[in-house]
Amino acid sequence: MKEFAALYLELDATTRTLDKIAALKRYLQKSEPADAAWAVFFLTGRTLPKVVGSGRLRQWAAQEAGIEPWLFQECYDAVGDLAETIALILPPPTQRREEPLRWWVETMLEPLRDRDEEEKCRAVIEAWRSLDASERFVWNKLLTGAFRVGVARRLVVRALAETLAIAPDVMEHRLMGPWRPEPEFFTRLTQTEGEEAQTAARVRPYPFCLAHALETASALLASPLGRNDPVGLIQAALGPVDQWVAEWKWDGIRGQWIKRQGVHALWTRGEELVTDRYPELAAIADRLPDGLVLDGELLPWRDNRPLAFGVLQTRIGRKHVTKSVLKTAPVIFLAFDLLEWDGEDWRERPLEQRRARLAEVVARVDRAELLRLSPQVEASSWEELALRRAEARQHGAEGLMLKRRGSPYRVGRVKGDWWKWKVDPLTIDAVLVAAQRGSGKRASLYSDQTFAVWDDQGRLVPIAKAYSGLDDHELKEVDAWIRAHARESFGPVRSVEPVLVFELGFEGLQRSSRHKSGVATRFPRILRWRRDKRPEQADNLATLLALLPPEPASPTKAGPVSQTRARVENQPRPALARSRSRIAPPVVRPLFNLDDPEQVEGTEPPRSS
DNA sequence: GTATTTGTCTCGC
DNA sequence: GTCAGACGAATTCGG
DNA sequence: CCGAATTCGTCTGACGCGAGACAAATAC
Repeated sequence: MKEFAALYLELDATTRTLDKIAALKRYLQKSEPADAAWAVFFLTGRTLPKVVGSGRLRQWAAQEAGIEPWLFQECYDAVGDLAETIALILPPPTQRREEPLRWWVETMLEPLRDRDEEEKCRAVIEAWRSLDASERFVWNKLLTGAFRVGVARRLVVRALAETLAIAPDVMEHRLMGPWRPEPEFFTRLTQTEGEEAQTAARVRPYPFCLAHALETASALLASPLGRNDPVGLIQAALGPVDQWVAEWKWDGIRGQWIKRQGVHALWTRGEELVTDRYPELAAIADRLPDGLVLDGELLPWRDNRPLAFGVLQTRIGRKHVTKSVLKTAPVIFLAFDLLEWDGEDWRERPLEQRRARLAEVVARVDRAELLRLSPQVEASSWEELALRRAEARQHGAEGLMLKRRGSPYRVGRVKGDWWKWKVDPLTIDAVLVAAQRGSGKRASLYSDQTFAVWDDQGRLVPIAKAYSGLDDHELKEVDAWIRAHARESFGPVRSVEPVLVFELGFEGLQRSSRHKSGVATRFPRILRWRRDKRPEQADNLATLLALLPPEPASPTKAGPVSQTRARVENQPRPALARSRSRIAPPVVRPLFNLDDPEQVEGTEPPRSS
């Protein structure tokens, strides 16, 4: 435990990736295999079932430290991380105990799951009294079940790969799927032969190939050439269009469907085995040939087209799949790649070869109600493809995927062969009305901001929260402004004078009770600070409501995504949207009367009907 | 003592 | 999913 | 030609939305 805690401190102390890898390698080499295996388990993002809720932990920690709950809460707010707060606040250890990581996990932590509350409390406090501050932090992280700190999976994989002299991509593959940290773990990673290894490999998925965004929007802003000729920009970046295969970018769940040794398995991108969550697919599993791995998208589907993502969401975390859910949210597997055929790894083969074989497989299975081939989007020029992209929402898609002809199926998010070319986001101008402090490195900043638009009563109604999109400098500026113009406090939330205007971008809109406006945005973010606009010039709720997807027969779930843009912009955007120096600071005006509709009439009339 | 609401967590995008 | 920032490696620039 | 400056790719951490599961708190 001491060594593992020291490793954590080392990882936390630097942002340099090479230093992190060096520290990881040192740890892996000097530790007992059983401890190192657990370290890999946690550092690659795996978790044990949670044994104690954070509420209980807070309570026990405050008790043990001898402080009032409110004071503990204050400390927590300041620190921003529960495990760290507890580690810092407790008195020094009284019964120091040095045991390896494996002992703490296997002897102290895992057995707790079946114990009652009182015993858990005793064990947790005993551990706290036995560990020093940094060890406690690790222990707390293990308790809360989330050790996503300091290093991401990829660096651990690199360190492990270098330690065992295995290619990182191969290592990535071997770490996929189910495994338990045991002393033999490392020998199993190096030796793929043997019955045990074969069993483990039976349902093991391949690492997913992920795409990068084709950043047309920012490229347009950055390049004067691009603003006049976006298609030319793409041509310059990607070359001739005939070297690319285009498909729709579907709005479902990425999945890998495996059939090996008579058994089928469905994995999500988050490495969740979800075979039982989608039992309808089992109906055609026996029609799949053995030694097959498909990559594709799990989609809610009816009448020859996808349903909204919200429909699928009702099935994501669901444990009991009822008949009625199968009816309201029927899914299909839309396949777009073939990773394994006849037990052979096909990832190195060119895309077209994989696709051709995939098409044959899908045709032979011949159950279009459950398995389909994701169609190619044909175009003979980038101009034509750009037009097809604009139709994406009509097809229930988010845009296009571009894949280089002849490319292999790669590991992870590698630039060059796969691009996602999403449709442009919807935009709206909204007023900052409230803010809250962030957490972690943003714990001291009012970085968590709520934005509102005008309703027909002339009131500002919240529509979204967003933080991302401002750079550090702007964030600091806004933070200072918020502190100077705060009004009331509602717990940690402070309302502010409605003065600052920001342009928000988002992917879609749906009815929701989350915000007072009755709508919520998907993937909201700040596009730019509209220092040139006064709050009265922000958009109206009516403008926004006009974007809601047409109400389906039952008003429960979201329909297809809207096809309109939030606002028609007659003029090109300022090229220097993010420049701070050229635009005059906003004129601070006296507060206007929120109840007077005259004063809140926007300069841009709502476009609704 | 049971029913309902509220909060927290974990998935997915 | 979104985004900005930090870092390291690769590439270009300038003397 | 070599060191400095710049660009590019990757990695990290801080966050949005909804739904369901589960536990805790509250209402009846």
